[in-house]
Amino acid sequence: MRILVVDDEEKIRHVIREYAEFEGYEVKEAKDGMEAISKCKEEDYDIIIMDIMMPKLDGFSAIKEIRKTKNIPVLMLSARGEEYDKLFGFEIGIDDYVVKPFSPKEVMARINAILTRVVKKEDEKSTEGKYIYQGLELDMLGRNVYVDGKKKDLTPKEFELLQYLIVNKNIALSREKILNEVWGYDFFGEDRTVDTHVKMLRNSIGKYRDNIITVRGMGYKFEE
Amino acid sequence: MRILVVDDEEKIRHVIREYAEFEGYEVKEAKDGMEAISKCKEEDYDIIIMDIMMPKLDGFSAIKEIRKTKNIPVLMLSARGEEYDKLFGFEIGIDDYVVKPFSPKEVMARINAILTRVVKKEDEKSTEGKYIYQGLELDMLGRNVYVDGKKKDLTPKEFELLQYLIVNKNIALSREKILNEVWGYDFFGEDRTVDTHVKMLRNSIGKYRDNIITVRGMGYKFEE
DNA sequence: CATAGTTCTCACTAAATTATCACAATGTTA
DNA sequence: TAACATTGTGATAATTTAGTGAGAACTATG
Repeated sequence: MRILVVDDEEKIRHVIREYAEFEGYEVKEAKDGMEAISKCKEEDYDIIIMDIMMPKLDGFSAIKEIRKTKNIPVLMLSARGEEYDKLFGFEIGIDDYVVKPFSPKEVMARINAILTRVVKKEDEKSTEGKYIYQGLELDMLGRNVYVDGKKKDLTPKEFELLQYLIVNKNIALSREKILNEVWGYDFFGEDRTVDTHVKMLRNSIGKYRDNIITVRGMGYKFEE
Repeated sequence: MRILVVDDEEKIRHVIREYAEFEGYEVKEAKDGMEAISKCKEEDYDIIIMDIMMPKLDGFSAIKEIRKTKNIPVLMLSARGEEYDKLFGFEIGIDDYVVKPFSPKEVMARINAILTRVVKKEDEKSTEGKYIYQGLELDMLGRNVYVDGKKKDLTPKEFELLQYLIVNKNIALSREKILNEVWGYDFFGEDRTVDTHVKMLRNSIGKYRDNIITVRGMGYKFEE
């Protein structure tokens, strides 16, 4: 398990590193939001521990940016008395927060709690059933799609593509990644094949066509 | 959906409130067992989140009292180090518990899990070995199938296939899965064998043939 | 061991799906 | 604005898939 610790105070990064490494985690550090973003582009982490107040780029903005491409769990560190920050944190979906000064043991306990939950969730994913957004309903088990209560017959690829976009909603996905995940690693066709299927999928889901956003120079994403 | 949060720490009540309200729940608070009991007398809640250690009246005693008149699901909060063996031994039937310090997202995940479970339970009605859909009757014990009151002689495989499809109705089943479950894991024949049996089964069940839906690129499902 | 019933494979057909291409439309940059 | 790059889309050919009939292989039973 890999952890990214983001804080401008060297002392804090150090303390968390000590404890986390003791529990067998691999730890990397960043000292501000900008650095965190670039580290996340380089490699994947299982969880990010991030301070809010930092030079260059604050924690919230960094998370917002990172979440555009990756859905990594986040534990926020906030200074005492910053209640409004918490509120904002809920909206961008942080997983937990700890108020400074904290006990390292408590931080580790929370990290462990988050990671067990995430692991469990991924187990359940395969059997998980339904996604509903306004009048768009995706029944993964029954392989049905309803638009405003009306059943739509999607082709297999259309269904799988929609499912993949929705499972990774709000995340920009490159054509390459989509091909790998939906078509499989053994597909060696054109990138643009994705475009054609997006076109057909858009036609199939009526007014929700606009929720499939084109991310220029990259690929597509489903946006709630 | 209405939630009652019972804890003597204002901070904890507040955190849960923020997350729960963000997810659309209506939240009320109580700061000890006595207050919880009186709140429950006033109005109904869909779930109670309750700490164990509280002044005036502890969580267990409060639940015991509330359960005398109402059967509300309960999520318990317990501090680390408290003997939660007690929870298991306890006869009052707690639905879940979370150890402090917890991640708010974890608590929400558990709340959601409990509530969906409760909703599902209410939907379920035991079928007792018999499945009836309109004029289609499947008697699992007697291994008989009736179509509009008329007995149909299915071959063993036809019966087992129909039974499997019906037990998993509204779920799209791959040919592979069907083979594994109906034929057994030691069958190494063709995928398409399933097709042939579906063909025969369809012919055997008259007008209900259309309830066996072909899921293109995947397999089949029985749809009510 | 003969027979009827059942199960499985195969080959063929019809139909649906998919991938690619060419060109149009749109966005971006110098 | 012109030149360029990227995405949208219609048409179409190639591929894949499911339905089915015929018959071989298998099984149980007397």
